[in-house]
Amino acid sequence: MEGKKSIGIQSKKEEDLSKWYEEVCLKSELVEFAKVKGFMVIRPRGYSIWEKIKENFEKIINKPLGVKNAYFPILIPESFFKKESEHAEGFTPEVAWIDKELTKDSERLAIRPTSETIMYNSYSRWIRSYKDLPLKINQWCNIVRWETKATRLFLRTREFLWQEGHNVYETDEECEKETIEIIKRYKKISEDLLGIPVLVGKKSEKEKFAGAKHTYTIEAFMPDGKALQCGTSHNLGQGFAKVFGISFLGRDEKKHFPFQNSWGLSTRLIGGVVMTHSDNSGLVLPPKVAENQLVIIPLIFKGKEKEVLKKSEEVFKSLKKFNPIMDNSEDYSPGYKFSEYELKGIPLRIEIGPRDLEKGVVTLVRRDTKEKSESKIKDLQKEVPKILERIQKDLFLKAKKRMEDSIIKVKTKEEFEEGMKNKKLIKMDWCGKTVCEEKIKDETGATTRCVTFEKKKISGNCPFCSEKAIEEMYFSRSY
RNA sequence: GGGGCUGUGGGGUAGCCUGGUAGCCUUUGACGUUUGGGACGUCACGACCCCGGUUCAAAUCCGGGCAGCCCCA
Repeated sequence: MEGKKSIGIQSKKEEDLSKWYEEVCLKSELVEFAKVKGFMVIRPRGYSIWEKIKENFEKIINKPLGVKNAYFPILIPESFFKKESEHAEGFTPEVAWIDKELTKDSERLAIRPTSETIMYNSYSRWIRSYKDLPLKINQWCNIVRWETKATRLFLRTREFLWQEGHNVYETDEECEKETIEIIKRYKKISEDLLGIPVLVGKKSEKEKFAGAKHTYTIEAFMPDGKALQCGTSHNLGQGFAKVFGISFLGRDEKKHFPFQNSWGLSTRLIGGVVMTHSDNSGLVLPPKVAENQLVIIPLIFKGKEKEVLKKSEEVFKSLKKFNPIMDNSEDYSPGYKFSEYELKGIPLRIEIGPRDLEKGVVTLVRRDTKEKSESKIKDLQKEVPKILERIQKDLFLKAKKRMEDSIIKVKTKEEFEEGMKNKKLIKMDWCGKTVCEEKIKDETGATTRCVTFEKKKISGNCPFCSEKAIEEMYFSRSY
């Protein structure tokens, strides 16, 4: 029943999440460790998830908001990088520099930890008048941040893939409105495509992007009680425009500095999907991000194989749009194949054997619940999409319930500490002060996640510093 | 940043203390018998993380590096 140990997942999600997570990532062939610490090889099965995210992103964000894709260089001259002082200070500890002879005749070059500076240098030439605005540009690229903390597949690697959007607007209102619009669309991608429920809200002063006025975030909550920041949208105000000399002639024929935002989400989301949905049999993927939505396994018996194979072929052809895998190889027993495709996270399995054919049906097995059902062959066109939709929905609802059940509101330090011990996602009315935030981190290990957009009545004083509470903040440990 | 643990074919491991033929399970390839939850047989391929030291001899002992994991800050 347990299967062959060395092939399947050996750790248990509920016992050792971290080991289990690594095993799922590696054994489902999404990814492998690269030679250099903190780097990873994203294999085709993993990259296909990223491609689904990209497709969805283009549809949900770029097309409707009129954002164009472009590409800027990976190397940033030190002088660009240092122009905005808060930005430079924030990123300096994790910038990798090209420090070789290559650059001996010129200035040092940074490998991009984010591309504001190099993009805005171009923007300063591209933007002349209000007629050039809004300017909306996105790039898909890799980023290097030299992490000193422990690295983790997808969740924290020194190199990762992301998109970074950089928009420029005439007015503050326009800029702020779209900064929020984008974080809401990130939520949509996370929840509707990936089935990862998130909180949406505003980051604290301390946690905001270096150089931004303020930052909006989507925050997911992992089974071990740690939050995962899944995407951010920063209102940059006019700070970068001023130092990069981005200005435009306004409708009033006067010179103005425009308002900017930048926003990104990364391959970290893949880690979020794996951790959120997968189980002790391996990867579980929401159907919308699965490259192959189903696998057909004919159950081949001596003497009856012709009919089974013929029907399977028919079913295979009729379900082409789900990009099915057909495994009619005779090298493995059905049980082996079942485990194999469970490990790899194929959302739906169709078994076709002599017993089914006698009844004119096939057997359908959901990857997420392993629940079996039968469907008449002629009903498959209707039945398959219905089950896939149900899987998609159930995965999200299950994750959502888990997150909601983890949230507790606390009013005292003791309750806060108790909540941390129980791996809860804590919300608390607090003072909003950075010094207090640092103290809370020191004492409890928790960092601020965000203040959501919902209007809340705030009462009392901050349990940690006794000053007047001004907002309801979420706290937890984080990745 | 501090501390600890680990590294043997693709995966899981034995051997290391006490130096001397690298053993087992699994995977992979071929053939045959099988096939409703990781089938069986036969044959074959495949490994001591790297660099240095000690030694007649190093997977094993010593030093350094690299990589992964865990705990604490």
